[in-house]
Amino acid sequence: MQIGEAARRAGLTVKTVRYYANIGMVTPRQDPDTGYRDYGEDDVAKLQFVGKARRFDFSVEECRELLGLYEDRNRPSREVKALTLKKIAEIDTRLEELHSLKDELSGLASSCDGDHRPDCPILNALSGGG
Amino acid sequence: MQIGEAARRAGLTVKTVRYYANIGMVTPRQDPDTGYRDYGEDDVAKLQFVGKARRFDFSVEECRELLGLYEDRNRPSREVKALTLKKIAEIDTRLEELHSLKDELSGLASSCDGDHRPDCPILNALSGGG
DNA sequence: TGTAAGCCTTCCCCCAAGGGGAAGGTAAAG
DNA sequence: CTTTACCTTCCCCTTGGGGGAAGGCTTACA
Repeated sequence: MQIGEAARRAGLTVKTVRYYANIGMVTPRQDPDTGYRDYGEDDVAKLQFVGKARRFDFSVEECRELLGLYEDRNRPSREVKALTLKKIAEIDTRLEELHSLKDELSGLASSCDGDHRPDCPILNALSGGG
Repeated sequence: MQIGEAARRAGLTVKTVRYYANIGMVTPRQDPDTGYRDYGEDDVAKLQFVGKARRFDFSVEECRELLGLYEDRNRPSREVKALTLKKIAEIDTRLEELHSLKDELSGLASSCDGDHRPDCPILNALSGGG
């Protein structure tokens, strides 16, 4: 099938699918006459796989790795689990950072009257040393 | 003072400070002889302000906005508070996304044995339709 | 027959927020 | 006189594509 239908079926944009072809992640056959990319069912499955992994916040490089494991019928599940745990740890780190940021900003916001007057504890905090 | 010292005192890299000058956010005087940027105390204060706002996850454009308010001695604190509340809302959204991602990934990871065998529920989930 | 629509291709620039490094000017110290 | 440590501009690199131009194709319609 052509790239448009493959993209629709994978829930991706044509640009994205073409990008994945360019970086060698999902490489369809090429029609020698028209030069059009020619996607098979297996390609669509890979695109769906990558799309879902991206939604799970795996980077494109991590998707490439997962895809390699996905295609290797003999891979140990250990490797996949390790990647997943690493991703969970990254998410945890980011969660902590964001929680702490939110706490600080919330503290500042609640200390600011937010009216027409110029006095603003938020700006004071941002400009103060520390 | 020269850019190196200004950067040190603001806790930023020289690259970053030069970048802020290029985009017109903190624009020091220029020594006509050497062409070197010449930072004053007020510039350093602005750099510190921006650096701190960046650490609070404000984008460069938002920093520019905050800096404008910071320099306007008559601005209503309402505007600063609004920006801060918007940023808090963004952080909340991202927190929810990450929480949900983590839950899903944790569920997958706990269902995977992670041993030498090829059977892997994580890959099955990524490849399944949905 | 023309032409318009709807596909597809490659190519290039754009985003955030700088990092890395080259090539070259300048100033102070040994 | 040379080394060292500054500084300058300039250009390419990152992530993950988006936007759009220029051009080629087949099909549908007047």
